Amino acid sequence: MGHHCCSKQKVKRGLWSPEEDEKLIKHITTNGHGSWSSVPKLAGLQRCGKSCRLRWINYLRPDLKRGSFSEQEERTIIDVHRILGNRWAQIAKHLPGRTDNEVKNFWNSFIKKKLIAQGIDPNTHNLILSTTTNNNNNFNIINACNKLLPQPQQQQQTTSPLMNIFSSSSSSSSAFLSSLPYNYNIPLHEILFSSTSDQYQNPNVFWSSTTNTNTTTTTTTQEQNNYNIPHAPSMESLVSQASTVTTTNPIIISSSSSSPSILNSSPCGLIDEDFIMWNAGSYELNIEADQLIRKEEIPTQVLDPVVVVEMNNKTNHIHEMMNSTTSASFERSNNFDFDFVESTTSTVLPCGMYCNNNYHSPIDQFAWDC
DNA sequence: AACTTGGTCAACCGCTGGCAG
DNA sequence: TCTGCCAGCGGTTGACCAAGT
Repeated sequence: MGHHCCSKQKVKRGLWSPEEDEKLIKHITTNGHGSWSSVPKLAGLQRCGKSCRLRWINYLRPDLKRGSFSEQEERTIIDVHRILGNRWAQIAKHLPGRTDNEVKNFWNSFIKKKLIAQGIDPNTHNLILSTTTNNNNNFNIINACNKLLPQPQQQQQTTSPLMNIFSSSSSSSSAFLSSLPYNYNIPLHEILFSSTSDQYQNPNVFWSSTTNTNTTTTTTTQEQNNYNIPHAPSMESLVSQASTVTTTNPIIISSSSSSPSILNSSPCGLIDEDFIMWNAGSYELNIEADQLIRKEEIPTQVLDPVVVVEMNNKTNHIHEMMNSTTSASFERSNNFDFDFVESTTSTVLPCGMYCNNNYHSPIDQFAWDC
């Protein structure tokens, strides 16, 4: 059965012979392809136009880069896939000389398995957690905090990258952080906190020192990016340090007594003994950017929403949500074990760039523009 | 040596959207 | 508005090959 475009023709299928390749190359280089449906006849091939097009685009095109993917290309694929999902053609546009088919095959045969082996869900880029852990509170809290977060649009949800943040007060977190399965490789050059000690603000997120115990539940309203906290830690000095950090890992900042070295080796987020801030701050995406997008389209800042959970004063509220989360299920790729420390004021939360209906960061815009 | 299994990747299939008539 | 053609896309298939038994 041939394609509808050539069902009346006697077409050959299967692998192309060198002679067929030669005919196609000769025809296209001298005449261009014009209408693909007319190519087989003009080139003297017993193929359908669609097959000719595919052969040219995926194999014969002179600007194709052959050979295995470099680490740089691999990172680019992961980064762009995190944003765009399985839009192979769009991903391939960021890899000169690579085709969508090639990228897709590489993803399915290599990257996908690699991510799974590292405990990362290749579809969501989330870390995969286990039901076998003995710390069910973490899962409940994750679920509880997921409920706090603005829910993304369905289409965006599959591509929203999630990272985890961990308690900086956990003695195991440094070890964990240094064993993060792969570099996110979106260096966070700048964390912008134009703030006073009790008020932090960026264009997308505003939170003040006004106490409002209900704010963690306002995620479905237009004001879902506004989160109030009862007090703010003094973090200016740490933020100042962070602004000078260049790392291939996302950045964690703690106002607690954690070693400054954690700044260089941790996932994104801002954590305090009393606060867990979800992907707090904003940062500039300017490394690898020419791999991701055209330079003139590089957003000057990539801003993310913030979720703040004050664990002391809102413990009851969190616990309510935890208790209401009864049907959580987690899948597990189990060669990446987590060792979290129980604490009443520090815990594990999902974290990451996140899209929602009312919030559009530059990188979201980039994703949609692609 | 023969067979099985699993991975890779070129090619195919079916669908969608744009466009012209 | 409808229809048909076409390019392009993502998912899937199957040929081929290498490693294992």
